[in-house]
Amino acid sequence: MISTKGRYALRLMIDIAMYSNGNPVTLKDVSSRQGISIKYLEQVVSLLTRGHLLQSIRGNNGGYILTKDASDYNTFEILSVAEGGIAPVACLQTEENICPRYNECTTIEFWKGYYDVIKKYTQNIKLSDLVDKEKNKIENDYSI
Amino acid sequence: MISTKGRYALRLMIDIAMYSNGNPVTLKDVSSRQGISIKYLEQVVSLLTRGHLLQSIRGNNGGYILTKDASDYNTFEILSVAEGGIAPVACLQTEENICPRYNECTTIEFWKGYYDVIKKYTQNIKLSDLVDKEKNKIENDYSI
DNA sequence: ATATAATATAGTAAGTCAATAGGAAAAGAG
DNA sequence: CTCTTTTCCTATTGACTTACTATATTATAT
Repeated sequence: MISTKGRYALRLMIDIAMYSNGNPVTLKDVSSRQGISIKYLEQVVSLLTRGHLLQSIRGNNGGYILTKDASDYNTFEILSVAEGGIAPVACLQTEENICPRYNECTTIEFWKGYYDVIKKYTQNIKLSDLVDKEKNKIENDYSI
Repeated sequence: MISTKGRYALRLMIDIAMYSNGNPVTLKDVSSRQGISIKYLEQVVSLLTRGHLLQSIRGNNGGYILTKDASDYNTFEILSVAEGGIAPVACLQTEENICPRYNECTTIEFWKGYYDVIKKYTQNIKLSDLVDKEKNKIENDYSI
C-alpha cells in the first residue's frame, strides 16, 4: 500500500512540472491547487530535494524547480524516494539480501517477480506522461 | 508492502498443501516446520478459514485442509484474503470508488494500471507452482 | 475422562501515519 | 537595515497498525 507520502509526491511533481516554466514554484501555490497543507507538503518535498529530484531556491521569489526534463523522471524513482522504497517485502529493499532464512526461503522468487512487474510498470511511466494526461483533462473540462 | 499476515499465509498454504495428503495438518506441525509461533499462526489461519480458503477440523486428529486442489488457488486470492486487499491505494480496494476527488484525480489511471500488473502477476501464479518449487528445492538439497 | 486441537477474545509494547506547530535561516524588495 | 516571503528543521500529537502473547472455551477421537 502506497502512503500519502508517495501519492502526494506524485501530485507535487506533476504540479511543479505543469506550472513551473523554468521558474520556481512555491509550496503555497501547490497547496492551494492540490488541497494539501503547506506544512505536510514541506515534509514530502524535503524527501524529494534530498533525493535530488527537485532543487530548492530559498528566500523571496524562491520555490522548487525540476532538476531535469519531465520526460527524464519515471514514476519508480519518484515513488521510491518518497516512500523510502516500494519493494513488497523488506528483504528486497536493500541491495544484498540480509534475511537469515534466505537460503531456505521458497517464496523469495515469487516476491522478486512481484517486485519486477511493479518496477517495470513504474519505470516505464514518465512524469511527462502524467503531465500530458493532466493537460488533456483540463482541455476537455473547458470544452464542455 | 506486504505484512507478515500475507507472507505467513503464503507459507502456511504451501506447507499445508505439501504435508496434507488429504489429512488435516495441525498448526503445531506448521509452526515447527516454519518457525512461526502457533499463537500467531492461529490468527493468520483464521483469516483463511473465514475466507473459505481452508477448512478446519476441530478436536483430536484435527487441523486444516485445503478446500480445493492446490492448482485452483492463485496467489492473488490468498494474499487478498490475508491482507484484506492488496490494492496500492485505498480508493481501489472497494468495488465502487468513493474518493471525493475522483473526478478531478489525474493519477487514478496510473494507480489502476499499477494494480492491474500486480493482479495479473499474482492471479497467474498458482499455489501448486509454489509447492512444486519447494519440492524441487528439497530434492536438490538432498542430492548434495 | 483425557489429550489434542481449533476458536474467540483480550491485551500489549512498539512502531507508523498523517498531520500540526513553532521557530530558524536565507534572500530579495523597499 | 528592516520587512516579507519562502525554505528548512525538529518536535509533538492522536489515532491506528503491527506482531505478537495470554487466557479461556469448545469440539472430538480414543
